[in-house]
Amino acid sequence: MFSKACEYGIKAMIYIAQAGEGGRLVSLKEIAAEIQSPVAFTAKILQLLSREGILLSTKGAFGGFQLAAAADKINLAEIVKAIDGDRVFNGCGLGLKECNALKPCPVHFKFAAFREQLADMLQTTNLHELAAGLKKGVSFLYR
Amino acid sequence: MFSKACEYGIKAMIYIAQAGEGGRLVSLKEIAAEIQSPVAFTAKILQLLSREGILLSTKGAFGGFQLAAAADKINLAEIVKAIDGDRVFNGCGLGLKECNALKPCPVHFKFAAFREQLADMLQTTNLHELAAGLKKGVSFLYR
DNA sequence: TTTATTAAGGATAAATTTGTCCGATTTATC
DNA sequence: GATAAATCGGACAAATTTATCCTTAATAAA
Ligand code: FES
Ligand code: FES
Repeated sequence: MFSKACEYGIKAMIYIAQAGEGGRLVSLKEIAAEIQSPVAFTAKILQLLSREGILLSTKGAFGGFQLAAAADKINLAEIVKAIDGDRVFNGCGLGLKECNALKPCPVHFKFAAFREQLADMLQTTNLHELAAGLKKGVSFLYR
Repeated sequence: MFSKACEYGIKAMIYIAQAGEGGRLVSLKEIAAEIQSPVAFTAKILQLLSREGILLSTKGAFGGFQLAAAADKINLAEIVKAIDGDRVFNGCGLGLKECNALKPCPVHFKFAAFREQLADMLQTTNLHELAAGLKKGVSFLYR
């Protein structure tokens, strides 16, 4: 579904939303430990999210990462798009170069409906609600 | 979403359903040409589908492949499961080792609903209806 | 029996994704 | 200014997926 990089990216963003409340900077080391991801690989992903402008980084001692906007203003679609591109949102289910309703693949109409629903879910799910579940202890970033 | 192998596998099965009506054997060469896939790689996938029992192969001159059951009795879920395994049907959206509603990841309840819909779509879509669209010329296997 | 055609399968190669290492840079504190 | 803590970024390595090559085996037709 999502690439490993994207999975890590989403988890990292959720964790930062939860741990970085009040503007506290969250370090790469802490993030990787909490989401159980390889440190250096996670660094690459956070760098990318910073370049994309949905994450802010601060170098130096006591530096770290913080969300570039309020947690309830950042949705999953932004993160997925930044890391995996938009194939998730408009790619053909059978891998044709582009999805096109005028020359559709055999599964197009069944697939497009469902892809639409996924896009909708990603767009309407924000980091605030996801972080809330974490804080309440009803959801988890690893197991 | 699906692996390249799975995309080729689905397209191949749809093509065989359409071109193999009346029990005619369809050759690897023809299949690869019609779905525009690399011949040898496609061979591996068809071998796998044969081992899985949803495709029948016949060696020798005028040999080829045919569906192991009537086209309307083979659904997409079987093909996907044979090639990509069942992670599509029960894998965690954030890559946790297993999806578990008792210790869910933050996106579990949003994701599981949608995964359910995908599984449903795959289970209720059979090769007969997909091949019909092809034959009518309203859908295409490449572009 | 020979030949042509076709799938099976093992070995290998290329491409992509995932992951590691390390030096450079930035910043707070001593 | 020196030191320690932290991100940045380039090069590299490992793992996985995708793709190719080639030999063997099976089968039909000449
Ligand atoms: S053309 Fe394949 S999903 Fe639209
Ligand atoms: S635990 Fe992640 S989707 Fe169910």
